[in-house]
Amino acid sequence: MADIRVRFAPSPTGYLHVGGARTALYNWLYARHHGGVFILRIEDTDVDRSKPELETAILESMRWLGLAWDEGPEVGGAHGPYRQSERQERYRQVVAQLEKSGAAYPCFCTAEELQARRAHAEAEHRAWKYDGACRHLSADEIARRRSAGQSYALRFRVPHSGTTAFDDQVFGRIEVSNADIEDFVLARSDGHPTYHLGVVADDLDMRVTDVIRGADHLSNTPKQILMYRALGATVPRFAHLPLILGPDKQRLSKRHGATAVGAYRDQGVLPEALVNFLALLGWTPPGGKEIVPPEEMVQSFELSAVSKSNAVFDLEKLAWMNAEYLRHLPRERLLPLVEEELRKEGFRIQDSGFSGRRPEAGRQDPGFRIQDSEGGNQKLEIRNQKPEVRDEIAEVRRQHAASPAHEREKFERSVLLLQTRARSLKDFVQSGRAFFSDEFDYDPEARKKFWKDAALADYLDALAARLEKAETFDAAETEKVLRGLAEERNLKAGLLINASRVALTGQGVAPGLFEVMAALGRERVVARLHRAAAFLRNPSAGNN
RNA sequence: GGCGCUAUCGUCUAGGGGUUAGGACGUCAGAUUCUCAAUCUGAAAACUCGGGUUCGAUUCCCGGUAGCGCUACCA
Repeated sequence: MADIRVRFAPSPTGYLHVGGARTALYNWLYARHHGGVFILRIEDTDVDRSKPELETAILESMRWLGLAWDEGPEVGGAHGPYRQSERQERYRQVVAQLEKSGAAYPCFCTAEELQARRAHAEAEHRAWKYDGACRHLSADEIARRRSAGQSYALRFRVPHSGTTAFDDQVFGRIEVSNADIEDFVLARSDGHPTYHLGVVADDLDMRVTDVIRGADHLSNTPKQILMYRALGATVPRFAHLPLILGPDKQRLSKRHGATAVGAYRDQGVLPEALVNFLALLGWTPPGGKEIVPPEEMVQSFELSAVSKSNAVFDLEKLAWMNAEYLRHLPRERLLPLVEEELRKEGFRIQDSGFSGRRPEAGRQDPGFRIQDSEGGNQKLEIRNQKPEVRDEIAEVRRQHAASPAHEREKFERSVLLLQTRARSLKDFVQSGRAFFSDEFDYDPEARKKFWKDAALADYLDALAARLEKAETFDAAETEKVLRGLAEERNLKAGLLINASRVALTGQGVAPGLFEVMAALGRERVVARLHRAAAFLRNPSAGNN
């Protein structure tokens, strides 16, 4: 299949929702698999509901998911414009062509009239379909009404007999008799095209070879095929995708909670996890693997392997998949993500208040590096500077070496520690709060469970004292110290371990205690143990 | 109502005329342990119903039922 061209055509009447995202993904996979072109088109024919901000948000979500388009807004292409609102002239031409050939005719029925007739039919339990009132108006009559200024819509003249069929790449052969298709509207009385006109004209102009979209369009397809034929055009291949449902098996909607792609990003979901999860909603890769990297998806994606039945969006499985991706995320990618998360939550990463030896704000980086003409970084030579400047630079360097570098290291170790049990990026700032700030509360549940022993305050002080003097401060050494103390006092090590965990992290649940200690550093550990001891002696003095 | 589509564990699904109906998430139990994850082991859990075709149907056909979609001058 050479020269495959597919498109994803969202309408900017809402955010990109997960169903749309899956449709976009399948289009993208199909295009990439076949070395074809992936087009993004904005279907903003509904002028009342379409909003430019929403278009921006959709584009943003697409980029976040990693679904780059080859033609469309912002990247252009040879078959644009890619916004329906900018293609009005083209639709007028198509309508004119259809009207001229007799495939379309003006309908002067007003919305109210149609409404009334429909209601009447329903009241009598008759199936309603546009009754063709204007289907056979004479040319004279049409001219008369037009010159009288009567507004009209344009309808497609659907044949009364015969059937329209097509071979869907997912659903197989679909056949409907034309008698069941009504004379649908192509152009509204205000001249704006309807969806049917827009898609067909655009898909034609954009040379779309494969229309891949939600199964909610399955019933619309025969109408569109009729239009292609009336236009004398080649009918593209169609592939319809089963719908995504909520837990109640109803079509997924806002009622079910988060449906927007952006909402999942805000909840700390990784794009690769969402993509992988969405891909599996209706498609099974060969071998039934669950975790499938994008390259592999592209390689093995086949429309014929797409399921025909609707799928429930299972948040639990998404959460699992997100955790899976999060745990295996390379640190270069994880660290910036966590930093961003912390920033969003108002943490100041370099300034967690421990060493107090960080450079003052205004002096942080007085030309420590300069940009060379190639754009790379180049260190300033100290010896060529005037003495005052030289001293200042030297001082800043010293501080950078002493404190920020150290803090940075602690930060990285903490992130990596937390990574092993994170389920979402939010976990780093929520349950992991104590790793990035001194301001954290003792979880009431954890206190109840692990701070029961009356003598704990003394134990924690004793532990702090010993840790302060410990030879080194790595996991092995701190463990030795703690277990030694436990043995001397005839305590179970678990008692001290669990109590210390609450003291150091505020949580009853956290990574292994000795790794936590190493990541936090001696100073913080000692301070927090003492602080917890003080709190235990006098809880009313305040939490913290 | 009319038209169309769909139907395997709670969920996502594999499979296909003869299978102990497979996997994954979730659930439960155990191992591990310093809490919780992770990990490992194990368990419970499904072919919508009725007819046909057939030596044999979960699989193929027909019908019922249920669900979903379309039925707009929405997309």
